[in-house]
Amino acid sequence: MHKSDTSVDHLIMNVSEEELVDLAELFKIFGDSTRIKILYDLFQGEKNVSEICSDLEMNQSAISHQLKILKTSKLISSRREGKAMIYFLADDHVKTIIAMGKEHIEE
Amino acid sequence: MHKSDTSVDHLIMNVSEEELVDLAELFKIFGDSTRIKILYDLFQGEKNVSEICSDLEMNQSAISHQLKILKTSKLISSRREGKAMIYFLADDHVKTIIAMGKEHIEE
DNA sequence: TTAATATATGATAATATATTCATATGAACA
DNA sequence: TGTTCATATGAATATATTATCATATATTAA
Repeated sequence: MHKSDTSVDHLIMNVSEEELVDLAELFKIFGDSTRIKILYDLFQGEKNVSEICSDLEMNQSAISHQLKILKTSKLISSRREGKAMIYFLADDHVKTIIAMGKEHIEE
Repeated sequence: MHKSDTSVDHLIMNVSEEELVDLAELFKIFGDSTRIKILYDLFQGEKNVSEICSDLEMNQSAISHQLKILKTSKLISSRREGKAMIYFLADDHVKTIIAMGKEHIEE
């Protein structure tokens, strides 16, 4: 069960070279297993840095560096709560994009 | 006009760590502007290597190296036609994935 | 204000990646 | 068979990226 080709075709028309470069930059963010694990971790709900570290079993600095990249790319947002920083997905496109990728892989 | 959240949520449940690594690998392929330009070029229809080179204004070796990566990732296929190799998109997921990315960027 | 906790950041080192150059392979044709 | 055209490939270089280590910043509480 897929979308028909024609339903996506109009979305793909007239993509400028600049847009293609932006697209590559977006996908590059998803193209790292640490970052995609963080995103997936945040699917379960907002979390602070320590929680993400223990979920992924990775050291805090590595996680913070990747969180910064994700935040700069506007895929996640954060707020402070006392000493902790809470991170959460910025919007639902992240889910959709990953779901599409998953669908592709499963064939 | 978007899919509702709940319509994607079920797709995202229970993704194993291994699947996340595979997903990152898939997105990494899209995360390079040369490769995404090649893919977009092939949206217009199948093309041989020389055509892709002149469309992207890039040298033949660079293109061939990237074509190989795209082919190994099963995003494109090829057939020989005389001296030329014709490349084409392997399936329509590529379009869908790029369309999703484009939708994200446009906000 | 000092100590403790949570997170961020800069520098470095290790690794991965893309492009270029030179050359190899393969097909067509004289 | 030898030459030309199209593409592929290996090696080298340049660049980018990631994780780690050390340290800085920010918040809270003693």
